[in-house]
Amino acid sequence: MPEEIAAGTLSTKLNHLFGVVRPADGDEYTFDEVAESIRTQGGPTISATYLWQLRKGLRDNPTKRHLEALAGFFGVPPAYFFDDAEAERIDAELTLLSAFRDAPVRQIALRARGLSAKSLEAISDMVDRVRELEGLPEPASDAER
Amino acid sequence: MPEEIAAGTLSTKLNHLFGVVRPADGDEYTFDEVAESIRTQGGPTISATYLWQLRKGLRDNPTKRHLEALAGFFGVPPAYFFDDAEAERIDAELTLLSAFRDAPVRQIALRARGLSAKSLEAISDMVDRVRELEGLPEPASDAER
DNA sequence: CTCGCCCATTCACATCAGTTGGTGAACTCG
DNA sequence: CGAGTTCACCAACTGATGTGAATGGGCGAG
Repeated sequence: MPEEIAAGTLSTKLNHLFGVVRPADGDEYTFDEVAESIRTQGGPTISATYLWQLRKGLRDNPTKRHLEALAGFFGVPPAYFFDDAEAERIDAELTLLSAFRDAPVRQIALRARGLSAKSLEAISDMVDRVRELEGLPEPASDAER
Repeated sequence: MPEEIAAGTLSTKLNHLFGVVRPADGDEYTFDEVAESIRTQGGPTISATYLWQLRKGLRDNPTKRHLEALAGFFGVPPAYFFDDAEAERIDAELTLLSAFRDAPVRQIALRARGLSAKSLEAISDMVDRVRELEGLPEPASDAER
């Protein structure tokens, strides 16, 4: 009866998605980028302004087609926006998933599976070293929340 | 075996639901009955006419709240109204990736994110080489489906 | 500092989701 | 037979959803 309000608003979920699934180079997607990407990938038109409104919570209640488009872009099933339990389950894996949105990164991960602990450690060190060389910041730890 | 029914359009799915979930005495629910029931159970207002339009396919693309209400009434998850194939594909991807959850592979993937294409390629090659050294088979390409 | 660019935010407006109010066909019960 | 109900169906309208065009702050380059 007393609806659990704070937990599962649409804007909260969208906000989380923006924070977690990012382009290959660090920063969050821009509203324009998302709108553009959805449009070019055969989705319906969606304006950057509207995305902003949804994220800010000024508008909830989008249509089926827009929900489909958003889910498609962020790589989550549409159920993510409805079912809180489902959303939580997916959230647990999202930080990992986001890394895999990048094709090259995904390939590395898939192929690293099954290697010995020692080899993995060596590779991990190498990645860190390269990261340092390229002047990248500390990666977003998955310990947010 | 998962029942293969009610694929495709929203109207098809709704139609199926009307046919399957019925009141105690045989006949299908009336549009008024459904509208009334949804309203009394705390749902949003929804007109009988609109239900008819949706079922007939004159209107697809309802809003989030109306989808929730319909799903609630017929006792199905809201995901029921969305495209099945796509949802299943994404779900499969998510569960596949969850296999990596506790592996050090995760750390590598997370930290490899954002590296230059050249560096990623170098790392990928290295992983392949190590893989070879440890006598592991070619991994399944992720380009299946 | 100033120009130019990118981006979030704002606001006035158009479009389409959803409603209100109606028509007639079919089906009772006097 | 009518008079009264109930239902699918239709059409004109209302307002929330969704858009486009301006505003203004931040930031790098010249």
